[in-house]
Amino acid sequence: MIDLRQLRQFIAVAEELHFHRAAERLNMSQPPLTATIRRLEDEIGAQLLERGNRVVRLTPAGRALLEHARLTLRQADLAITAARDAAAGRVGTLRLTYVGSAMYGRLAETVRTFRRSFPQVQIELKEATTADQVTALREGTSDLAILLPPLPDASGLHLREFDEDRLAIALPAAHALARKEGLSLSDLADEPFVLWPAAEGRGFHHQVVELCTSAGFAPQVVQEAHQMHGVLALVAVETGVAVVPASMVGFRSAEIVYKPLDIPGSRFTLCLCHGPEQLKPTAQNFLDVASR
Amino acid sequence: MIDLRQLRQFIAVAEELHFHRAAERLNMSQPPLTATIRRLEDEIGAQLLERGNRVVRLTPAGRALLEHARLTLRQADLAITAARDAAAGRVGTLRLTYVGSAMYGRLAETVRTFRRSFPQVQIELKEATTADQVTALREGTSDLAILLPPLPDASGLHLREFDEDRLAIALPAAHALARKEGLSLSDLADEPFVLWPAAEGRGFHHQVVELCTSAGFAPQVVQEAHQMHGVLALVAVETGVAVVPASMVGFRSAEIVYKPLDIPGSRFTLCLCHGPEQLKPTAQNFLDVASR
DNA sequence: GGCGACCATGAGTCCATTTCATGAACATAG
DNA sequence: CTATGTTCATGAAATGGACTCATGGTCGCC
Repeated sequence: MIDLRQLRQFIAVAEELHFHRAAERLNMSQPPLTATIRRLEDEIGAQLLERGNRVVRLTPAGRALLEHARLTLRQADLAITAARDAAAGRVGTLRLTYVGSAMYGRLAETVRTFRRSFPQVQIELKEATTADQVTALREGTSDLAILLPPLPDASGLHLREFDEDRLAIALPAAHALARKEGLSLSDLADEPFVLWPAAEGRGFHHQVVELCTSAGFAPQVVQEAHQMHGVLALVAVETGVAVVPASMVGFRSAEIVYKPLDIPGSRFTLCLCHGPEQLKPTAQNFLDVASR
Repeated sequence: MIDLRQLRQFIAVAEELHFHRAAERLNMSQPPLTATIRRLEDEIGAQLLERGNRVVRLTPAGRALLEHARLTLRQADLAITAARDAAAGRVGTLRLTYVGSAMYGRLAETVRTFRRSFPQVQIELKEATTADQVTALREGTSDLAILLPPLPDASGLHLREFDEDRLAIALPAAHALARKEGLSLSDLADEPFVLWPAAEGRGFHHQVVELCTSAGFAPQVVQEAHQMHGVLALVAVETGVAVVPASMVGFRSAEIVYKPLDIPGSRFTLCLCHGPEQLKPTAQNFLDVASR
């Protein structure tokens, strides 16, 4: 069966057209070269070189083989390079999910840096709730997640802090309270609230409800929406007020006014999370970038 | 250094994801497979397979290598196929030159048959004089020639008969003699002749002049032209008469009338000729086709 | 005709690969 | 919780291919 060593040796002879020089180039002696070429010719079933007494010339078959042998060696080189690149996480894919507000915080810059450092890695970004992200990690359909603890069941998952944020009140720009200084949560006692469904975004939901309770009222939820942008879209059209991550400040700023909540319990931490499997190299590189 | 055997074995393991089955498929036992993969991993410097106790899985590096390893093997197969095809003359080039009239005789059908039998061979056809063809054969810029003996110096060249032809008189259609039955060469004693230069087309030139001499006159050459089509173009525009190969009958038949010369010495033989070198496979195939 | 330049050949050594036998780890079943 | 079976890893010995060294054979060239 044919073999790269044979091809390498043949290429040397075909390029030098001289067995001895070819052998020198290959750091070997001439006799085995003769043998290799002979066996190669036997395997192919055709003469590759015409050995005149003083000249060696390529036959048409030899010329054809030379061309394709070079391609084969290059392909083999590509193969090991590809494997090394994949192992080092320089090429490949990275599936990253995140809660809606994350991309307005540190994540944006992290992704940008990662892309610059690893331009050949295909990043698949997907916004998802914390619960869905955990499922995806467990099913292996996602590599990394930016989510909001607490998790219903963190067994087997690896968590590390990634970003800090706090809550803020989001009001329609036309709202009477939008101009008020020193707005506090209790001012919203009688306001219609837009909120995530309790099933989704458990972290946010609980945190908001708890803060309201501490402020002495239960929020009147008039509408639920399914993602960060959905909630804020409803605020923008004056369906009600909402409590959202402060990093959203600036989003739809013509229609929405944000009031940071500087009270205990308004802070929260976003975590970078990955599943029980061995991290794939691209994901490991993302972690490294995120650690800087 | 990397090697196709390693790649073949890796592919088997990567496809079966099972060392023992892969070994069976390769007609070998399992231990050396383990060793090969380990050495491959060492050479690449990365893990290719995750060996769980009961499952073997590909790492990203393994997946990348698998893909490229398949391409490499395919490329190697292509290489030996290409060499075999070239050796058998199924692919390659064939440079064939011929005297102007040849393509109106047996050569046309021979080329057609050859093309059907060897569609992947690139044929370079070129009309040339016998003298130029001999030069081209000697310089190695042509593989085969269809020419008209005698050759000035045939040493080292191989000749074989290829086609028979005879001479014919070519007259402008409007010429007075064009309608005459039983036209003989001596009727042209006073006609202006179009002829090849003596240096070119030596065979034709000599043969024509000799026939005229036998018929008792020396042709009045009013114009010389450099190729078969040039001579006949001059006849067509009534510059004079010419003696040309009978196979040209039908060429510009609206303007030219042909009268076959059924006299001794009007016959001649076209030969297939090749140089002193070993015939390239494509040329050998052409010879075979021509021998049928 | 001798010389020199090459490729081909042959004997012996060395190293890689293979087979065979066995070990070790882990999952599953009873 | 132990017994068993499956699967990959390891080790020793045999096999075979590739290499080195030395030499032969052929042809052009001085």
